[in-house]
Amino acid sequence: MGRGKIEIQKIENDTNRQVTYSKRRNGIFKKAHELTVLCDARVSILMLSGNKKLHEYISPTTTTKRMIDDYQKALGIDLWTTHYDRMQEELRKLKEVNNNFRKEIRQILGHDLNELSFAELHSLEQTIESSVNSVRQRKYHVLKTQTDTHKKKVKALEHRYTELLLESGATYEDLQYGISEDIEGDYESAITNLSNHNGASAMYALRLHPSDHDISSEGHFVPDLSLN
Amino acid sequence: MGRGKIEIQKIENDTNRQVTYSKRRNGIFKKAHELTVLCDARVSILMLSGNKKLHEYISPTTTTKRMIDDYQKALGIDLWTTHYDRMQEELRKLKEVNNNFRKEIRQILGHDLNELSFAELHSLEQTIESSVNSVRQRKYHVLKTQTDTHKKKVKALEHRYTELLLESGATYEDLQYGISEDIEGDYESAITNLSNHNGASAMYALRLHPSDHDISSEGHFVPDLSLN
DNA sequence: AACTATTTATAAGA
DNA sequence: TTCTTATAAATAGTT
Repeated sequence: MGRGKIEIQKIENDTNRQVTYSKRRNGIFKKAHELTVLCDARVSILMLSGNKKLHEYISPTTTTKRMIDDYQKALGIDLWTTHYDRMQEELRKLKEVNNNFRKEIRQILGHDLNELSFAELHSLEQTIESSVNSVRQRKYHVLKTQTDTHKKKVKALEHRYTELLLESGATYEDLQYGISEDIEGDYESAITNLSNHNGASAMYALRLHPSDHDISSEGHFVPDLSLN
Repeated sequence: MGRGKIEIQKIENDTNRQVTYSKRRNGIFKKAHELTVLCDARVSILMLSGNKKLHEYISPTTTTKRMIDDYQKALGIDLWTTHYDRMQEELRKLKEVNNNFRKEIRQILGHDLNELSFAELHSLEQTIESSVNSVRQRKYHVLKTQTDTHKKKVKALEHRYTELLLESGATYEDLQYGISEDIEGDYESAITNLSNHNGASAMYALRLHPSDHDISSEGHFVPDLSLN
């Protein structure tokens, strides 16, 4: 019904589609209104254009809310309730997943082991040993990086200090005194300081093969495992 | 658009009104569908005839519920949902907690350590060392229990066997032969068999202070940590 | 439920 | 956007 016939398929030209949407929307609304008057009917139309603009027609003899209520009554189902039930189920599942995670963490941390078999315990032990190695390696890497940075800073400061002394008239012989040369000592002292945080033995805490006794379980990584 | 023009006012003839309602209703639904396809729009139409019969058109690309939700969102009103938003928020939080658990497990298992400081790494290391001790202790306990049970069963069997032999006329001297007395050997062989599951060194796997090298990270307790 | 004369909607162009 | 107009589509009245 126009200058030419068109196929009922998406109009690709944006402008054209927009114009057609506007024209036909008005046509439908007009016909909806005619139906309302001619046949004493109630009509509710909601339209969302491609660019998310909403348009509405509602028969003057009713309201959108009443139409929606009638719709739900006619179908005998409460739309919101079914949605509610679905969300309730999703909540239940998520809580279950979370509790499984909690249990898993507790077992990885060495709690609640009673229901595990010997083979499972053995496997778990190896998993944890592997992970403590990863952490240890990373720790050494961080420490090494920090120490190197520190060394560089100290050397730079010494260099600057020497320059200043020379500038102010001191001789090289004067410089043989008063400059610490035990830079390597930084590494040991850093280890001692950092590993002594929680009162564990500073002497053994960072050995490559630490002893297994007397290790505190306190730390930032013990999660809250209480159930709710 | 018919044999004659009609005024847009209520059709008084019941049959006629009914027929016109039916024809025009189909016309509107057809045009609504054409609009859906042509313009990539979403349309929801609810109709209530004079005699309270409900008819509906909904674009295949959406649902009536979604259209109603969109309608409410567009108008900035909330017809009947207060729980909805609260549940949505609860879902969001649970998902967040869930992902935090995943991350925590990954770190406990020695992955994704880059963002941790030295002190955090040290604390984590001690936590994990503590847990590996718990697992190891439990493992020994299980093994010991199994072995004791086994011993008791063997001894009971021997006792019953001896009784049978004596009942059948054998002397005590006859019994000095043919009964294994190396029950203690069970313990060692059990250790060797059980700890050899995944190809790790059977000689070192169960020492009280195992070496830190060459430990497989495979096992039943590596969780699925993919995000979804 | 068909048919069809006529009205109405609208595609394309301005 | 809005108007114009040739043409397609819808439909009122009839069978």
